[in-house]
Amino acid sequence: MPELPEVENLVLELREVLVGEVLSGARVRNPAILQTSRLRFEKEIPGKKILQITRRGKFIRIDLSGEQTLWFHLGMTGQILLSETPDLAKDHIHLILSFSNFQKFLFYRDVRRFGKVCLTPSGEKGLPAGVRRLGPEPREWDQEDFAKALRSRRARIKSLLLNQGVVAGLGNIYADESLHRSGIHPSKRACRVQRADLLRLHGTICQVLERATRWGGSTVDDYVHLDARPGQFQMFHRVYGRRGERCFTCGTAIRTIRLAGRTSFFCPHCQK
DNA sequence: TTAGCCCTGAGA
DNA sequence: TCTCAGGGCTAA
Repeated sequence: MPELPEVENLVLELREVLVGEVLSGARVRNPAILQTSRLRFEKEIPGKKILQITRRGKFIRIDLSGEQTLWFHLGMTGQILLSETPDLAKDHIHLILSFSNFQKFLFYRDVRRFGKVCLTPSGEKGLPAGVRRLGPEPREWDQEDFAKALRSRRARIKSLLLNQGVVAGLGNIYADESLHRSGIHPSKRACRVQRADLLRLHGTICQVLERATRWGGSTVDDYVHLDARPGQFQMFHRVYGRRGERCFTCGTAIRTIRLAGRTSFFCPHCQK
């Protein structure tokens, strides 16, 4: 499931090849993934130049000429792929973009269809609701402010980390990995976590996201790079997906609990 | 604050 | 055939 590091990798790769290219067409195969009318989408896209490609939280933002912005949110199983052939045989392809001079097609593929694509006017006013609600990125949070904000909340720490309105970009994998590396139990209420631990947690989150980004993200299920290569950071997971296996730090079996509708992996000995 | 919904494929 | 995986949203 793409979180900040996976989305960041895609953005860097897309930016390298697509900035400056002109879109020639959009073919919507499944309008359900669009938050914009299909008619408007297919009419507006052709002729637009790609000016910049960035990221906000887990949203991919593609600024186009004509004051339009194209947004992708990959949900759980969304993939953006570039290929030279209009590979329509592949399942679950919902959108295909073509370019005037660039010889490849951009495919949006999404097995479970939790992802969304929309076209909005550029600028503050056009921001999709999901983007407007986002809290700061982990690196944008001042460490002290982060600790202070979390300590004022009664909710369980893991739920807060998953809440995009509090911190943007974390999902289940990196929330669990960060909590384990900080020695904090996922179901602990944020207001009960020591200030020093929250300060450390902030540093750990930044470090985990940075390392995961450098290793090309985590491929657990569906995430792949633009050219379909998998990420590598799953090799460094200490808890996520390791139920019943030994904690690398203390040897205790990794356990799971369910929080905020998500499975949380943790070490009952290292995380208090 | 939590349960349920959307959705499909893998595995029991 | 049933259960589980989960990001983001809504309703209770």
